[in-house]
Amino acid sequence: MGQSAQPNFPADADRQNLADRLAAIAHPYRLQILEELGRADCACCGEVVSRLPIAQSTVSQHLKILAQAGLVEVNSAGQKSLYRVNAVAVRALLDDVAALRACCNAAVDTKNSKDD
Amino acid sequence: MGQSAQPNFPADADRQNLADRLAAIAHPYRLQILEELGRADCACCGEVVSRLPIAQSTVSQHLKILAQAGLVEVNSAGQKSLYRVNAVAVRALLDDVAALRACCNAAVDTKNSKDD
DNA sequence: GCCATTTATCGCTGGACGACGATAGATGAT
DNA sequence: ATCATCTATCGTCGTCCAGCGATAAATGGC
Repeated sequence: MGQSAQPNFPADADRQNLADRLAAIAHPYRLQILEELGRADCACCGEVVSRLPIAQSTVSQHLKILAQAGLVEVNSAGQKSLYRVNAVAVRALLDDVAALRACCNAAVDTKNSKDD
Repeated sequence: MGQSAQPNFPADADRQNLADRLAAIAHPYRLQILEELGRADCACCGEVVSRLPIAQSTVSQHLKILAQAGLVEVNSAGQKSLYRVNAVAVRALLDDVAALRACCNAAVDTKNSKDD
């Protein structure tokens, strides 16, 4: 699998991948769902529905989006589906997005050069 | 004025705000623009256009979106508009999104309870 | 004044998102 | 077997996004 041949960097698909995961959390209800799941360790769809002001079908879609991004995991338990935060994936996302700090380094700062 | 009265938290608008900023960077070209701006410290629209495979009007829109989110600053310099990364705002965003790490704490871990 | 250059904006199109209600499938309970 | 419950999916609707070309507005150069 020898990729990374023609474009600028081996970063073209990486940016798309990061953008996809960011889009998954770039929604207030999905952020709230992550919080609720983190708080409860594990919750079924109905529990999340009871905490959000939107319909069950909408919650199910948001959960699916988070799951497709790998940020939550699903386990079928009888009738219910148990969702929980995929801590590894969330941490990986936070690490990847933290790389944007590099964009601030070149720009000495906007106004606060720390070594004044 | 005593706000924070009826909903769950004083977090309802905060989540919307974070989601908006996340949406601003949840796009591969905008991520790339941030990288280029960080690399060059300061660049005009045309310079960014020369590095991306999309039309000038599209780049201008992306820059506007990043500016509206506060992540880049604009300075008019003659004909040109000089864009640069707003390091403070980017760091603030990274800090805010890093708070999602709390969602991983309750969930002991997905599989590696050994901690890191 | 006139032209070139740079950027922002307008109008348009195709496609995806976000919400909903309704409903089908699967599972547990009686 | 029947019924209730829980979840996922379907279809729909309105809105916004992402791209483009064309063009207007501002500025510099001659």
